[in-house]
Amino acid sequence: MPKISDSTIRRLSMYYRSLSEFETKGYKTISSEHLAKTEKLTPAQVRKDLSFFGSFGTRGLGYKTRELKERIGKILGLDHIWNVALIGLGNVGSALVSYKEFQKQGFLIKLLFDNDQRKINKKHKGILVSDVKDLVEKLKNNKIEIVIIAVPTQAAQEVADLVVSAGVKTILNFAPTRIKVPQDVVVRFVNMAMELEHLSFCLSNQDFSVAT
Amino acid sequence: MPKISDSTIRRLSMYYRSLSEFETKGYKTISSEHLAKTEKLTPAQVRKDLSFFGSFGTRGLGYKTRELKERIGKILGLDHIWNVALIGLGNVGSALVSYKEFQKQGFLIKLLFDNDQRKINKKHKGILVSDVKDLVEKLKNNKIEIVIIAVPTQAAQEVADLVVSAGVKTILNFAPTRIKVPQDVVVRFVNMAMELEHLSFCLSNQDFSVAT
DNA sequence: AATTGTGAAATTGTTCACAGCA
DNA sequence: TGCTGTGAACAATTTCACAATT
Repeated sequence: MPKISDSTIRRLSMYYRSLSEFETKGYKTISSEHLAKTEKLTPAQVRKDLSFFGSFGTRGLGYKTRELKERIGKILGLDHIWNVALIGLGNVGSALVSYKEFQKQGFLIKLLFDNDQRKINKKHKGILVSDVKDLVEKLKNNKIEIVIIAVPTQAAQEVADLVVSAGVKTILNFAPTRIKVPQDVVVRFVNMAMELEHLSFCLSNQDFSVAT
Repeated sequence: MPKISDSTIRRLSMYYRSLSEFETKGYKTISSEHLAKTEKLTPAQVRKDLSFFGSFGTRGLGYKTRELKERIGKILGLDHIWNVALIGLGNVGSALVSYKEFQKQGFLIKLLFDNDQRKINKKHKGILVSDVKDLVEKLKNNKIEIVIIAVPTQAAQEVADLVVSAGVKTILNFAPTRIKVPQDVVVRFVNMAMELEHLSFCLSNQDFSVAT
């Protein structure tokens, strides 16, 4: 039972995307070298990442594109539908509801929540918006497995506490603040400003060489 | 001239945000231990990160909150305004235009581009939308330093090539595909689906312990 | 002949532990 | 005394290099 690093998981996502593209382009097989080149990695890195989960290729021949894609898909849990709820229908939240990639990968946004009476009980992109008051109950009843938090900073911790109390173990947090959760809950944090800051760092410190 | 790692830059952003909060809360000074605790890091990590750029604290006392915030802000290039252009006014693009954190940190979205005639020459959140046809010319004329690409996958590379040809050196890419650019151009890649995949990995592989 | 899978080596990143200073 | 700054120790990650396999 090895410990899988964040970076390996991230790269698996990248491989999955590349392999999907190669599949549509009609490539039947693919080598670690080819896969590595498209993602700017080394072939050894690709093989090492895969080796944590088994051996999926054939020596001398490479990997079957379709098979490897499916194996990685299974590792990433993309072989079935996940029930997702999204909290907060501001700018970011609204954009996420229509974000095509989510549906494509099997992330089904089943519930929407907001605390604005003007939005509650109306449909948003075909999904009824519920009151945050009913959050815990509805998360439980609908067997929600992943929650996306897209509320303002000040509300983030409060909402997170409710989500945790509903038994949800995985949270994607778009609020630009760290939220505190118990050990067994996984939070991924997306902060767009942080990425811009990275770029402005690069512009401001061209004397430092920066890893890419 | 040390080589600064991605993770150090990322943490500097986190310190900056924490320090801003501590400043508003009225903390005059702060120790590496306190700062570390709020970000779930070790005090040594905080001090090491800072040590790459100089020595900002006082032995026995800690750091002056305001001063450290400003020093880190300067390192991250947040001490002045950056001219930003955003290409693609779909769901993600529109959300980003209204994203408050950007303005707050000095990222000024000066230009918007789209290729949809219904959007061109109209105002979007107070900013006139230009035709992508005029991209190169306008990027140059307006001294744009950072470009945010929020166009569909198929258009991403084409747009990126134009951006590069206009001399822009830093790109934030929201299109769910890797774009190829010359060595001297820095691209940061934000893929929301990837973060959800990380969560679904965690749900699917609870036997693997995952780093947080 | 080509390419995987994988221990071992090299590199990078993190933490320790303590000297140095207010 | 308390806390920073940092070289040395340690841990994690990546790359190398080669045996194994088709």
